[in-house]
Amino acid sequence: MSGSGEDSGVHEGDDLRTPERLRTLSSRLLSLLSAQAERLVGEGLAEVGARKWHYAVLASLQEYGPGSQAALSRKTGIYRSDMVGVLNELEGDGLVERAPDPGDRRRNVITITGSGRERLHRLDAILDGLHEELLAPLDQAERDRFVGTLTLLLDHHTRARRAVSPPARTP
Amino acid sequence: MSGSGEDSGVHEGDDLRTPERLRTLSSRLLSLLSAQAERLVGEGLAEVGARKWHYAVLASLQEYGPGSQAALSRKTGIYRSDMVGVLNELEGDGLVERAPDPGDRRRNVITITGSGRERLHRLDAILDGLHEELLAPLDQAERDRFVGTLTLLLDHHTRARRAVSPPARTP
DNA sequence: CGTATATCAGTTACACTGACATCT
DNA sequence: CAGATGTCAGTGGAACTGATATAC
Repeated sequence: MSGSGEDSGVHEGDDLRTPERLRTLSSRLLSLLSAQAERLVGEGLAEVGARKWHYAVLASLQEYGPGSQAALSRKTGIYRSDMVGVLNELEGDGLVERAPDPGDRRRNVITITGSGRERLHRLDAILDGLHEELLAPLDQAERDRFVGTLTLLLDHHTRARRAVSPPARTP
Repeated sequence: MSGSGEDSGVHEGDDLRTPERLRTLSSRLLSLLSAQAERLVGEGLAEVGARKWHYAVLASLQEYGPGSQAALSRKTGIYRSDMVGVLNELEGDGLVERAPDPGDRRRNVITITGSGRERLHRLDAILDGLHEELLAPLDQAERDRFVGTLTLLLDHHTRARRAVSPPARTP
């Protein structure tokens, strides 16, 4: 590293608030770190021919049980329009089953299969390793705090979003 | 809706490690929060016709002074190939100047202009507001810690990346 | 009727790769 | 020569926006 010889280009009258704004911009840090994490996870999952959405769908099915595509979409954050393609792939690999809902003929009921569960366990193991790598510099307490903060912020903003999109119902 | 009948779908022999793995997967949380942040920042900047790369370039020029496109590329994280287009836009709006480097005829020297600085201040103010919104649920200590953790992880992984691509320099 | 669901056809911004001519 | 630089032409996955047919 050593000093990249730059004579602090600060002119008076510029009222800088921070000399390091770029390096402390949380949205930027978030974006850059997220890109690194996605590359790490993406490469790891690609080695077994999977992508993160595959895992999200399988995990969601395992945790919450079978459900419609729209329900899955809400739980995973995948758009309904994109869910179609993801499920096509998973169904093609025999990892989930797609059957019409007898009680509501608009819906398909998606169910995880036996090999879907195997696949999920495999992906779980891979993700464990990748997250060990991702969070390597943090001890357990820091990891917990980090996850807690992320969750807190995420909840705050998903709530804020939901309060805007619907057409302001007055019940 | 009534109870979507779930008899705790846990079969013995499934060895779940966490009942909430989807909701505590840090790479996923990171990705989702980053998406929210990018939307927030993207919309905010779009209101004045800017994008985040515009800010990154202007801020980098202001903080580190004029430089070549390749140098800018390294400081901002934008690929050299994409930097061209970003600078075309900034130059078209008169926010930066692009002049051939007399000392090295491969290079262009990029300099921020007066209106570039005005623009930067405007964007700074906007970003201040947006980050207040982004980090609203956190107090100052938590924000500092959050930024610190993000920086730590980011450094760790950018170092790890650098150790792979270049041909292992031994200084 | 309005709403939800599944699907299909798009667009956009972005990360990233590769190639090329020019220059050091 | 190797290597850096600016530029152009792409790719690929992901996020997002309709529109449509069908069922509730």
